[in-house]
Amino acid sequence: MALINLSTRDLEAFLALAHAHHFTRAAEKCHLSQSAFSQKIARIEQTAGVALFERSTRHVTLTPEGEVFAQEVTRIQQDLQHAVSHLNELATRRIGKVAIAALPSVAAVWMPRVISRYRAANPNIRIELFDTLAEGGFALLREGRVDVFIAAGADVREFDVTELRNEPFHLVCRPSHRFAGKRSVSLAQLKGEEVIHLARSSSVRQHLEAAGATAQPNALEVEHLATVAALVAQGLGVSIVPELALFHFERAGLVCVPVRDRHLRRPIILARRKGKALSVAAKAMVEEILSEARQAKR
Amino acid sequence: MALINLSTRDLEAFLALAHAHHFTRAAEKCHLSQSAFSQKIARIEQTAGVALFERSTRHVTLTPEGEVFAQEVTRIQQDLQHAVSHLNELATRRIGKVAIAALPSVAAVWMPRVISRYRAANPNIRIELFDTLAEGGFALLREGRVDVFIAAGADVREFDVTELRNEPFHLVCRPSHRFAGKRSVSLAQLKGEEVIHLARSSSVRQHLEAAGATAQPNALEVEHLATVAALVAQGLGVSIVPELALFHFERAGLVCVPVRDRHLRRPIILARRKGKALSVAAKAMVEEILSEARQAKR
DNA sequence: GTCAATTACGTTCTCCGTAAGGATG
DNA sequence: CATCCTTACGGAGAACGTAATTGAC
Repeated sequence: MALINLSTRDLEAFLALAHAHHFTRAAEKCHLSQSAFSQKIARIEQTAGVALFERSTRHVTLTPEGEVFAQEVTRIQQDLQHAVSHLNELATRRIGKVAIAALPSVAAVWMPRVISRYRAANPNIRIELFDTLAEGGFALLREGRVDVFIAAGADVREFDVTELRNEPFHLVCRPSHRFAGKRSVSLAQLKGEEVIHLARSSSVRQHLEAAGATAQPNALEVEHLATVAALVAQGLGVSIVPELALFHFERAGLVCVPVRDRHLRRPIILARRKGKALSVAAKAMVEEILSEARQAKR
Repeated sequence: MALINLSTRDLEAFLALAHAHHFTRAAEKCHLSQSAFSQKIARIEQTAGVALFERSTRHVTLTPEGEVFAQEVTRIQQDLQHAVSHLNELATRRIGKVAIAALPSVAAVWMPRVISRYRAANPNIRIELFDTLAEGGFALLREGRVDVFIAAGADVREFDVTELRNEPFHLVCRPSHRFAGKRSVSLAQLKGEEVIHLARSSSVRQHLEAAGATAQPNALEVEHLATVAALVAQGLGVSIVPELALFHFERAGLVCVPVRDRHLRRPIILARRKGKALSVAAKAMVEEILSEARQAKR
């Protein structure tokens, strides 16, 4: 059996003739000269191995084999049309889906504006946002359930990583606190202060310890930043939190003072699966995230 | 949206690469140089309007859009493959169907051998044989339920007609009848004989009347030739029947004597629908029928 | 005689292969 | 530095258009 090599144009030509029963009119519909069209049909029949049309100069009709083929080709043609237009819709972001995981602070501070802009530009793309801690976010990314994960820390070899920001930490305290008026503080100055900490599993705590700010034995430890803010507001101590977490404390009427320490910085990274391309929809989302991160740096 | 022009080769190339994750190996599978293959993929992506593969010189993977497309293309490819091979099977008569209508005498005399030969050559073609009178056969043909009808008479303008044979008539009588020894008889010699007739609706009777052999007022009229044969065998008269009907009488031990009369002939025709092509399977059947008719003429 | 499909032929353009270029691990 | 994809370029063949030919009504 001969090698088949039919193009979409061939299928169109075949169906056009099957429908028009007339070479000249079908040729026009295909934007071809009538002669070229005739040759094309002849070639198609040759690869088919059987006459598909019965021609007398007056009438053109499908042979029984042609009718069978026409039915099958009609379906195939539609499927292909559909596949290509589907692709096109994905390419132009008229349909699609993007899933992002982000640390809670990022999800709360950056993502609302990011998603707002993205949605305005791509109203029909479905967006999934997971606000998770480090562990859960990397798991989602590993399983392919999210396109990207906005995390903290840079020692991730499993994924492709882009640094979005390297944020400083702030001391947070009540307005009446002795640090409240300072332009900045150093870790050394905190000696003897009651410091309220997040749980050991949090990225914030891990960065603090890496910078040498170990917790006192009897220090308070809680899970959520909102709780930290409430405890600080109550005067039970101060805390040290990264910039992206400050909104919790500003809301509570507390004061933030930058901590000056070269080592106490938290890199915010955008992690992607290695060797796995982003969808068009996800690429556009990453663009928005990068744009937001650039703005935040200023 | 750009004009799409994908060929089956393109689809094969795309799927080969999607599967192999490797340009060079996929190119080999498609019997193409690696360079040509690369260009082909580039063209496909251009018509797709979106990158389908993520290439780093080391790894080739599908983009999310490419994965979607691959799934759809896989199905389309299979459908097309199937459609073409289906066509091929029809063309080579490995599958198919042919339906024939034939007058009872033709069905009984010619068709057994015709069908036997056809079936030997085309064991997988389904054959339908309708043994019908003229009216029913033409109706089946008109409705497209049979490919051809082997009928009698030539005044059919509705269909395309080929004459297969122009058969003479024979007088049939008992061996003891005075005509039994003759080489031939004329219609004139039958004056005064008891002639047993078929019903007026039969083609045999119509031909007889057209040739001037009108029935006597009190002549016996029956529906079936087998009955005529039985009546003749009983000595109730003679009959005049076309050659293809003789088997009924020979079986009954009766004698056949040719009738010499220029006008008393029955043309056997092969009728087809006008402007409607025969299937490959039907064409082969017509060939067998023509062959049988040629043999019968000798 | 007219309309319509096929055939003939010259042109254009697509597609392929060889070979050079460039990127990645 | 070896592998492998891409780009450059030239040639072969396919596809197309114009025009002549054939065939049917």
